[in-house]
Amino acid sequence: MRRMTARPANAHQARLLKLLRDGGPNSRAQLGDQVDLSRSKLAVEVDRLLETGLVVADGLAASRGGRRSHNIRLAPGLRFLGVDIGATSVDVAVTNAELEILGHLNQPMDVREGPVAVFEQVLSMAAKLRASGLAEGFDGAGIGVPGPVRFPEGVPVAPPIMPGWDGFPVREALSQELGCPVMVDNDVNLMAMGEMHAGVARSVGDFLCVKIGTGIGCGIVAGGDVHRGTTGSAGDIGHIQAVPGGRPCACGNRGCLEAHFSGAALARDATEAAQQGRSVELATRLEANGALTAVDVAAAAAAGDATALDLIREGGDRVGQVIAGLVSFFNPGLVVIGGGVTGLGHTLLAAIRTQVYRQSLPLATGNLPIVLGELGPTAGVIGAARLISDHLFSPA
Amino acid sequence: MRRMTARPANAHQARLLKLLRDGGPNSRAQLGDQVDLSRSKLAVEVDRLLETGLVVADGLAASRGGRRSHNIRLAPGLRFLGVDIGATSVDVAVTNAELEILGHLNQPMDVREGPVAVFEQVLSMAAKLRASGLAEGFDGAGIGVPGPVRFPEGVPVAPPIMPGWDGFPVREALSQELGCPVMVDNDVNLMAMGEMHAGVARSVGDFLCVKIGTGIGCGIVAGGDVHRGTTGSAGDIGHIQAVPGGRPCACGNRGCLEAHFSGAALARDATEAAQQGRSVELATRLEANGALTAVDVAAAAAAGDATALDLIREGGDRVGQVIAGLVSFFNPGLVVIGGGVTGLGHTLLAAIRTQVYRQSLPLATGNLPIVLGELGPTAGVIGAARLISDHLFSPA
DNA sequence: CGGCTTTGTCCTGTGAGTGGAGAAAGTTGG
DNA sequence: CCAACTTTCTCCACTCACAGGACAAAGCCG
Repeated sequence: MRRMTARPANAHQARLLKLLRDGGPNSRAQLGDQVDLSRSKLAVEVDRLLETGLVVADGLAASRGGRRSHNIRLAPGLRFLGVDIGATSVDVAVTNAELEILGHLNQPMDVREGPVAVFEQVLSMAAKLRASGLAEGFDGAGIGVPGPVRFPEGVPVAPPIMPGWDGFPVREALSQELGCPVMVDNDVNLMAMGEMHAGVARSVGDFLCVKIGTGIGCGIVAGGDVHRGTTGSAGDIGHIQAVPGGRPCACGNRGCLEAHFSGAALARDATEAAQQGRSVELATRLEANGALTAVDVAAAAAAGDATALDLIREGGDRVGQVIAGLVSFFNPGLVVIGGGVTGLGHTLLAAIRTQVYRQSLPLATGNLPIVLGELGPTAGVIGAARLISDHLFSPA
Repeated sequence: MRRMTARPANAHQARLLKLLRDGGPNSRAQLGDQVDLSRSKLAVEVDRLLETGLVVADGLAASRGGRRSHNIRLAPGLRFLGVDIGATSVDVAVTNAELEILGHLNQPMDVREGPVAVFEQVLSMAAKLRASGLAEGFDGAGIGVPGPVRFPEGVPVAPPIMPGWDGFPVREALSQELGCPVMVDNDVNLMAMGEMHAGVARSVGDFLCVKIGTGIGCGIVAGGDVHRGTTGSAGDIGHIQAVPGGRPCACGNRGCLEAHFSGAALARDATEAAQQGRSVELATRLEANGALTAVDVAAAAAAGDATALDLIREGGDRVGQVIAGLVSFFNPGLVVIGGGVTGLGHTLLAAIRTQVYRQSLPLATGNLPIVLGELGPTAGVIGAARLISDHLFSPA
């Protein structure tokens, strides 16, 4: 099957496509209310979009007291692939043009196995989704990787936790394999885009999205756009000094945030606590599973284990301290906490809030919500789909 | 005399005005090379601008092998007023439309005397500049204040060091007094705009501009635009925690950057060192002047005084540590250091650089210049002039 | 003085966009 | 069942933005 070949011919068409993506099916009249174009001009552009096949008119809406309107919607056959490569697992999802998830697969996998192995995995997951009848092919794909990316080229640069990926032409390679356009970004940025599209950050222009998983990163959205920085490493807050003279970090410094709190650090601390007999709850789990993860700590905390709660609180204090600084600096309108540790829930959130509200200036925190992400593990893949749709729904 | 009444009628005209402002006089042909318009369309827009009087054609340029071109330039009579209100002094300058400083006055003054007293001072300085024949009137004024500003309204909000200004309608009041349009911003943002216009940050899209004076602030430029944050307090880094459990700060917390290093903190530390007999150089100056300022410390350091050098180095370490975090977070392409302490020069800069290059990730610092501002005390007033010219050179 | 170059103007054709008239397709009330 | 009113959508004529080529003006050089 031939996939989406057309692109919007001008800014008006691009605008209309994005309205239909974000707002769902609309009548011509409703679209007209949103785009500040005359009805005639609007009709012309809609007709052209219909000709290209990017949008279709299917059926009539219920009357609102007059002539019934035609439903204009994005072509129902459009399919985007969203890929979120984490440090320890891969998420792949298919969405329609409205970025609704039609199918979602998750697979544990170590990113350090390198691009070739991971690609094989991703492609087989994509094939499985296609085979299940959700898509006959993909019109575009977005992919997030856990490290800095030279965005225009779609190439990871100097990624600390995935050294084998340095300079690997992710965009080009995946585009070749899938036969469709591909865009690549940092996984944290995609999480931010996901929450902006369909999560807690809808209609917030400036916000921070802190992702705490194996490592720690921060998506920065300024004026509705993702800020990627000069070399694509913006948001890399894992190595900000949180504890002067603190623990040694893999990066060579001491006291980095990531060394004191992250999924990996938490697992290590919990294991240590279990081995030292400071927590029966954790020790039991360690014996049962052979190793501890953030999930175990969350479960122990939920069961009321004091040591687990302390670990979470202490970690939250560290992250909160760093976030407090970022809030003073950036003055966001919202802070979203997400990533693997979301399961730590309110204990973590409370610690972070305490630090931020105490340390940042009242003017910056006065009306600042600090909340958990709404989309969980789907934020990344939705953000990935949004990334490629933003690209395809822009004039060529 | 009637001042500038016209505004550009469309985006093309706005573009042309800004080209003429930033690039000086140009021929129609040269303009055509920069704007991607047909020569005919360009001629039409230039003619319309000539009609409005915003630009004039004066004289012919030298031939470059063919017909000589007309010089198109911004109206030579246009005058902007740039005002930079610091914590302890006021700068007022007149510029032409190209933002070149024609006259500049500086006056010590305590901002805490309140808006009425400061306004009186500013107006009298403006009158003096006008009386000296540099301007018959002002076509617009930009003004910077040392605190957060609700930008669209031009009103300071909850400014810590100038409590009497909270909610004072600076924009409206000054506009009334001067009889011209006025824009208000944070002084640090204006310094950043100044360095972007005519200083070290020309043609850098993402950079940070750290101003160390009585307090500490940071101008944030992302994608060529100043980031002001949700409540206008972005860049307020003075109260980021630099030393856990450190000195008490006026804000109620401990260890704030500003408490450990700023013009005020440095003066206090130097006085203490002098009184404790740790530095002959500083003690001599204290006796001579009755009080010490950053300038004294700079002079002592220049004379080789070890205590003064230590103070500067220690302060630079603190600031450098905070900046290192911001660099990791924001990934700028340039860091500019400015403000009153610029006199501390290379000792300070070296300390900052050491910290940043050591603590931030190589990818973010690999090609990151950290330099002193180029414009010194004129950065603020040039930025102020640029602010209002950006406003006036945009379609109404 | 005649070719060549550069700058600036004029003119015409094309296409984008507006706004009004009115057709199409409903609902509601008598 | 029909008239009056609403909402949606289409058609058409007119205006204006803009490009691109032809051409005039004004300089250079040999």
